[in-house]
Amino acid sequence: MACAKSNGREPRRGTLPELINRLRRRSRKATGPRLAILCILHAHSHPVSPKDIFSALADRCCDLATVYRSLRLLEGLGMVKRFDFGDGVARFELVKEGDDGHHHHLICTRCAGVVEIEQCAMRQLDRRIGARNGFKSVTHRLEFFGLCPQCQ
Amino acid sequence: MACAKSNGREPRRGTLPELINRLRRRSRKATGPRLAILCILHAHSHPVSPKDIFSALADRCCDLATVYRSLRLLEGLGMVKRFDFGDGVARFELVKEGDDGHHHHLICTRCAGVVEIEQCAMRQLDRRIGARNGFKSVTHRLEFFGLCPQCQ
DNA sequence: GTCCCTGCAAATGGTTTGCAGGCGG
DNA sequence: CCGCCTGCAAACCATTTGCAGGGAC
Repeated sequence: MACAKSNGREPRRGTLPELINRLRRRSRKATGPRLAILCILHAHSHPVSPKDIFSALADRCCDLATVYRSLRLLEGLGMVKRFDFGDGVARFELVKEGDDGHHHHLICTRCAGVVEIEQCAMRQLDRRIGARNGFKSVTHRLEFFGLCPQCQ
Repeated sequence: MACAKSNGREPRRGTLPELINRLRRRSRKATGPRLAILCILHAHSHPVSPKDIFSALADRCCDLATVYRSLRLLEGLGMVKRFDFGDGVARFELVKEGDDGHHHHLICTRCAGVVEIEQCAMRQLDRRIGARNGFKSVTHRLEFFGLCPQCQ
């Protein structure tokens, strides 16, 4: 399991020990499959699908069903965030502690390459749209699509 | 088939005859199932799922597979637009002729009620994000979620 | 030792497709 | 009449679930 390890006393954000802490704090077991999945998520900077994770798992370390179950658990704990690129496949990204993982992506419609889009000024739009329509707790789901430089 | 009918000579936008024209112009057959589906779409102001359409069809007028096939065809012709609310079900809306159907929705996370959000200033954002990342033909997919007044 | 977690396999739900017959143009 | 469309049923694909055994704490 070639994953980031901290060698200091204070587990650093996103390191394996810190992630284990986050699990234990919520009294969830730090099992092999879960750690392996976290490692793989940690190694990818872009959203990854359950199947991607499954095939990246060393020596068929666990079942696909377990990948789904773990991702769901981690999502519930706020440790990973689910993204939907509209192709019928869920994708997940590790969420840094203290963050809420809110950001967007720019996806190439030809090669499926992904660019991360930094925070844009949409949160105030949530508020405005909520107020205008009488809705509360408004959030949004936003992704951009286009042709990347190589694919044009 | 209780659908909007035009009684003038010039088929009005969104009326059944006008829709038939749009089909014929592209040399597609104006069959019973297709017209029935268009009628149902015409009768709903919000995105409708294939299953919704199927159950709204009078006396099991056609097969579910045909609903899917027709929607796909209509989408290809730009006559309907597909929306994705992230719940694993596709939804479709009739597109007015000459329009591109681009708009967004505000969906209640409890009762799934839908409010249509008029054009917001996102198109210039497409351009800006495209330019900043070297992408061309940038579009976006955006939906808002929250608690509607009744569900709060 | 107790439960939570996992593997396995089967079920589920949305959507697509192969095929042969039928209807629109 | 020719070929596009349709019904039917089976296939597909992502995801979920029941169950019984096994491992983490």
